[in-house]
Amino acid sequence: MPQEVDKLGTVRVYPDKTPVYHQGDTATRIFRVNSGVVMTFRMLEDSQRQITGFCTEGEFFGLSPNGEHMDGAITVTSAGIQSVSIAALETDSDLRTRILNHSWRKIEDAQNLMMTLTKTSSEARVAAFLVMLAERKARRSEDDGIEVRLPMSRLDIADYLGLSRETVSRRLNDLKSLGLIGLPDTHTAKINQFAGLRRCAGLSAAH
Amino acid sequence: MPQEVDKLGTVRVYPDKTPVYHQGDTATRIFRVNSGVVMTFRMLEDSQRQITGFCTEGEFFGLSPNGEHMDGAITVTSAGIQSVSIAALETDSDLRTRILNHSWRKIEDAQNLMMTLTKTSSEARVAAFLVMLAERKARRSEDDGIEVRLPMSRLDIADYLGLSRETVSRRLNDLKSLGLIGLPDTHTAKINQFAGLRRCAGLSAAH
DNA sequence: CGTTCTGTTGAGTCACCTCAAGCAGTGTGG
DNA sequence: CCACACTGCTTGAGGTGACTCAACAGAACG
Repeated sequence: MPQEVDKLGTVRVYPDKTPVYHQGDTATRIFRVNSGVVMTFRMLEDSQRQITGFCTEGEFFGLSPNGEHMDGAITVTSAGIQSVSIAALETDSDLRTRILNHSWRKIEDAQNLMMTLTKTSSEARVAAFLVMLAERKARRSEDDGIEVRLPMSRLDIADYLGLSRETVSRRLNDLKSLGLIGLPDTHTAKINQFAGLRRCAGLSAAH
Repeated sequence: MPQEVDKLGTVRVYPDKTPVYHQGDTATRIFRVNSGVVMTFRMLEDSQRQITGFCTEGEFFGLSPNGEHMDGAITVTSAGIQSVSIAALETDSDLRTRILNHSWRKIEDAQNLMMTLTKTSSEARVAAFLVMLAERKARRSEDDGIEVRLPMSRLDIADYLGLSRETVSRRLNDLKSLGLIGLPDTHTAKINQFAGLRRCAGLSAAH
């Protein structure tokens, strides 16, 4: 897809933990992750944080209605990021259609997360998080035994799932005790029983 | 705005509590509220429900990425609704831009709701809900004493805010006891102290 | 004037949070 | 090479805010 690369501009590489833009910045460009992981988040006055998404390869972020970024974005790992000016959207009808479709997917993601945040136990949330990461990694996700990287901190996961850092830690170890996952090190999860994990997340068995 | 009406098709009137479309339906059209209130919601297997939004005049709903509705939509009050086929979007670049912008606003709304759902107490959530409705009604919203209609049931509010019906009822009465609001009847809230209500919702004083 | 549906109120429980201590991995300077 | 500090993760103990269950009140409806 070299054509797409052209449209979206050259890839710029960011080190890990590097801000891409800040909440409140004027929004002139929209971004796309080419490699690595980027997270978007919103802050409240009292330094409360909600992580609104972890973006991996192919995902757009920085979509803002008012010309002002409503969230901040920071790299979790080192990441390659492309961007295109919002002005360019005006002229490129094709790209605009693509962004529109992607925006709708983002609405769906946000609504999924809302369900997770309100309707499920802490265990189900953590399980759902792992399932999400696993399904991103592999379409053929029914395979047990695949390993998922967790490049973000426990606090990042907590702020995504609406839990405390301690609860995330506890539930991960619970899932390990149940035999559903393994934790070879703190930033890797091995999915032992994918179906069981999905069930635990409150999801139906099939993909 | 008669031109807009033309683009979006004629207004069709739905009685209250009438489904507009169901979760899982194939998505061929997108909708716009012309009058009244429509709510969108998602269901989980065990009849858990998350209301994803209350749409009032001017708002679009039914935006779906895959040609399948990821949420359901039902009128809360009697409502006038326009719609346009997704196919028509392909040809109408102008409308598409408008929808794109509206979609980004929806993402913002969803993220706002996520903050509310995870980071605030039940009291703050109910206060935030009332503030939201009040600000929709009146741009000049600093006026104390305005009355807000609550056409939806307590359970609807609960399923929007991620609370139980009982908690919504309790917190509304708490806000009444604090003198911030009045409840002349169950489906009307009178905002006595707008600034105080905003503070209670965890929002800064200014609009 | 029952019947039903929605909203309110009370009592008790529990899941998750908070606070606090301990631990492992990593880096730093003597 | 080894104390030392520092950061991120884990584990334990205790508190609490919202849920659940249950009874009641009031409105809507036939």
